[in-house]
Amino acid sequence: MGRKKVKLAWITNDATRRTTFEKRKKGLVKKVSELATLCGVEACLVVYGPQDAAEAEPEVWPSPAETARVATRFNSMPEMYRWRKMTDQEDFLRQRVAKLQDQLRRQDRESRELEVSLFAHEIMAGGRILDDADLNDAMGLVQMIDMKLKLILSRSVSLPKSKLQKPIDLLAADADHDLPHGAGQRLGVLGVCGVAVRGVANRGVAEGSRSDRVSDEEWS
Amino acid sequence: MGRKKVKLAWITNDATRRTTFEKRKKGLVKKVSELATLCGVEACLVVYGPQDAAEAEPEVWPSPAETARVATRFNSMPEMYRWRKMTDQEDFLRQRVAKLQDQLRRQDRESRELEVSLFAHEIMAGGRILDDADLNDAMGLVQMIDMKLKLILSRSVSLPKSKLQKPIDLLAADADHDLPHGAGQRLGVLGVCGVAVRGVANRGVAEGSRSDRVSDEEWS
DNA sequence: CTGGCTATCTATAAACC
DNA sequence: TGGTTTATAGATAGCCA
Repeated sequence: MGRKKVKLAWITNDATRRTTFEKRKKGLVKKVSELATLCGVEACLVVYGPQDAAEAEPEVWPSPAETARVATRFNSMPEMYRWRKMTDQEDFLRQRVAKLQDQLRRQDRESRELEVSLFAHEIMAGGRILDDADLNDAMGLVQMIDMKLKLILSRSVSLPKSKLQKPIDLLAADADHDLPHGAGQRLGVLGVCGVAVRGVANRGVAEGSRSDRVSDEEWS
Repeated sequence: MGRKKVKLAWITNDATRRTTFEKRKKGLVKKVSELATLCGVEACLVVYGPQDAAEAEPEVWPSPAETARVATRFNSMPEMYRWRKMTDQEDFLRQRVAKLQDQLRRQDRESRELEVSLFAHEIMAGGRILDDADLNDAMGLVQMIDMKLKLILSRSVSLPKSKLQKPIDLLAADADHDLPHGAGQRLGVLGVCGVAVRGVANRGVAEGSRSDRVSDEEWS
């Protein structure tokens, strides 16, 4: 309803999106209130702000008090009817919760995989500098890597037997056994992270992530 | 926005009111979904039918629309092209990491919201039993709810001012002030959880799942 | 009462400060 | 960054089948 027709798609331009958001949110609230007034019905609207915005407070209509009143209405539903409905929804909810949590775990893992990859790249990028500096303290590098990897990997909880722990073990082994320093070690490190790098490179080129996702089995 | 300007007041004519209700309700749902799509925000709408109508089922969004929204969003990802252009893989990795972590935050939130909803349902479902059991220990219920909610909500870190924290505060307040027991309290609880409940009610009763439903893998 | 069908009224995308 | 203006896209009131 403006100068130009707008595609129904995520507005990429940051400023435009924010502006549109505020405008439409306002209009939406107005419409909801109008509907409630004109037709004498209960209605409720909740609009969360952008996830990245510090302001996590959702816009709500009507007032929280009235919102509670609407919620109260839920109570006046006929017992049996309510029970049946709720049972269904409970099932659905359980399913959804499980699914989301599973998904959560996966993404958490992927996120950390990528972090490791990124770290590997940083190491590689910084390699030349270290070469120039005659690294007799390559040992320190390994330890640093170990520490950083552990830091990254320890950020989450339940990853019992994640493949991601392998890099740690390998690095720890390297450090403990005090292997030869220098290029050899750096190569080892890169090798460890190599899989992750490859795993990502794929996704990078893949235009829509299909089911060609990298599975756990491809690690190590 | 029609042949005549309409006063913002209860429409007395029965037929007209019902027609207007249906029309505007439809438009409203569309607008909410548009806002969510265009601005990439979470939103929720609940519109109860006229109280006299037998149909106590509220119109809710999202649900069928959510699927479409997710799909649309996935398709309109111009960033993919940006990625392709990126010569430095590190940049790519950084962006992907950031994106995944952001996504992680979102899903964590949604997961917890759903858990709260589920819990609310359980409470409501158990309502009758508690009614029959002469709830002198309603106080205990409230405390239990408070505890469970805190447990659920505390599982994550970054939710500075999420609306989800409100239930906690309210419940805590109830408990602290030792309000009257019984139905009143339960009502309060239900009211508090109302948002979450409503936020889910929709998804639960999704009318026929369409073929455009996206699999979890595609959740972007 | 369910669906179209305009004529109009609103919301709002861009443009401009 | 945040209001104001304007041209248009979109929503819908009143009607009719």
